[in-house]
Amino acid sequence: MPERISEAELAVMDVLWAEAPLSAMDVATRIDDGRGWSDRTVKTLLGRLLVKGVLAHEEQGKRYLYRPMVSRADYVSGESRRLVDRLFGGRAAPLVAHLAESQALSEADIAELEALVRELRS
Amino acid sequence: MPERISEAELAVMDVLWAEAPLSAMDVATRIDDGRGWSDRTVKTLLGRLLVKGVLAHEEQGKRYLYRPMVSRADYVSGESRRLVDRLFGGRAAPLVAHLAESQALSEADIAELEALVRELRS
DNA sequence: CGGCATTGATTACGCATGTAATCGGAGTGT
DNA sequence: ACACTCCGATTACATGCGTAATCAATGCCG
Repeated sequence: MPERISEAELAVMDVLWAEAPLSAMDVATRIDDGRGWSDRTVKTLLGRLLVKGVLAHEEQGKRYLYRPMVSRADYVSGESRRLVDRLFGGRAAPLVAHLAESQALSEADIAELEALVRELRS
Repeated sequence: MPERISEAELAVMDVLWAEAPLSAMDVATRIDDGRGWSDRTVKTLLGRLLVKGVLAHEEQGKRYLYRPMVSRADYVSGESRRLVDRLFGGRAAPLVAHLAESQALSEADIAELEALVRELRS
């Protein structure tokens, strides 16, 4: 079982996927202000992510620098698969069909999908 | 914020989306045996789903009969949107692109998508 | 009629999560 | 050298979830 990453932890991972390695404070300052988190909170999340093994830290002087141990692509794959398994019996096409039916796809999305399908076809 | 449905609760909802209304015991017997749940556990989950307002129950003699108050389609839409928002910046096409790149799409899926796109196009 | 069985309601309990505050040790300014 | 500060480590605490057990009311069996 791959270690799950919670919603709050994901915000931290997103920062480090965008730029790494970073110190704890650097991560905290890059977290979206809308979250309104204290830097203590960010530290706690970094600690939990270390324990889960999805982050590593290396000492740099007195600080630690954190970096992701799993790629964003791998994480995204896992979560996408989980959703498809839970809600669509493991089949991806119904997900797309559903998005289409529920008007979740814009004109631009559809055009993009068309190009994508053409590419997959070749 | 729509009430979230947890993983375990989803198993209960799936039973009731397939057939409703049902008594608590009927739900319990229909839950996949692989879960290994006692009927007490199912009862607890039914209770929590009632509190969340996603189930309703009507008295029938001494028992209650439970039925969903949200459609599976609505729930699935919400969860799909959450995933797309969290991981793909709200854009659906990148999700499909990702599924494609990570080999999560079979030949059949791609054919299905092609048909779907053609339909969306028309 | 009085205990047993059935079923909903209440309570339990450990782990995860969100959100911190406090403790303790290492450096820094004076 | 000492107080102050900066940072990681430890601890806190409320809520949600997974998984039940216990309590209470009610109907059934003998």
